[in-house]
Amino acid sequence: MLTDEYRYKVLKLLADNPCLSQRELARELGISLGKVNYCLKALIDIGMIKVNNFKNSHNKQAYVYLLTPKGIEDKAKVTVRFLNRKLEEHQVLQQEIEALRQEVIEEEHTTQGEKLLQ
Amino acid sequence: MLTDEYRYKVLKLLADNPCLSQRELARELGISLGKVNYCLKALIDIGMIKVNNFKNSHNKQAYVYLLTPKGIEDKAKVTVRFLNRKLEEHQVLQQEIEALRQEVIEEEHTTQGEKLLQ
DNA sequence: AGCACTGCGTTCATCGAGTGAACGGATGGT
DNA sequence: ACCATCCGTTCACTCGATGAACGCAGTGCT
Repeated sequence: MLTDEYRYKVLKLLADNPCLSQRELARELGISLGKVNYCLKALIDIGMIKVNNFKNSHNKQAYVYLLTPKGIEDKAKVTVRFLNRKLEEHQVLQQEIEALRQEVIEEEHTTQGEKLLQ
Repeated sequence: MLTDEYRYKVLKLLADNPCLSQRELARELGISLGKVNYCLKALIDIGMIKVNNFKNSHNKQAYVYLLTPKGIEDKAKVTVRFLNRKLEEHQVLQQEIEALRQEVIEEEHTTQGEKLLQ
């Protein structure tokens, strides 16, 4: 399951640096190698990135994960989508925080009331 | 594993209404019955709540999950702890949002640049 | 009394996302 | 030739979460 979160994050990292290995991506993203491998395959399947496995100047094997034009386009879309989701989260979080603040205040009053009774 | 999140949420719900059944708690919390059962057991084990299984006025069985004094105290502490964690999350989220906004702007410029070249 | 039904807590087989050790292949160094 | 290293790939395993199924207790109807 390729979530918007990793769809966005992987595309961003690869847009900035297509030479990242799967292990580097995993470290960067804080997820396992297996999951990175899965996400990359998914992104390749839907045509967002293309793997160029060429030999570099020193005839050394080099994997490069390049964003396709579709991938570049999708990155922009998914970024906006991801931002919007974060904004929603933000709103929810603010409400939660407000409720928690209220509750802490109420608890303080309760405790004070109990202290007065003792 | 009893996380602070559910430690807080269950204590809050039960403080407000000790008569909630496990199924009602599950619905309220948006989690499964099994998980609620596990959380309650954990809270009972560490002495935060006590289950009163008495017969009510009509001799009908009734489960009541009451907060112990320790539970009331813990609820206050865990609420503050939970609030602090939410505040941290909030800060992280704001930074993420700012970064995403920046990125959307950059992408717009890039796209415009490409459009100009076409 | 008998029976069906409801609601309770409890259990546990099942699921699936996530993990990372292990593998084969390619390359570089000695 | 040999070993070390880094690559992507695989897959057995873990573990939190799930909810169907169970036994039990009380209710209501016949």
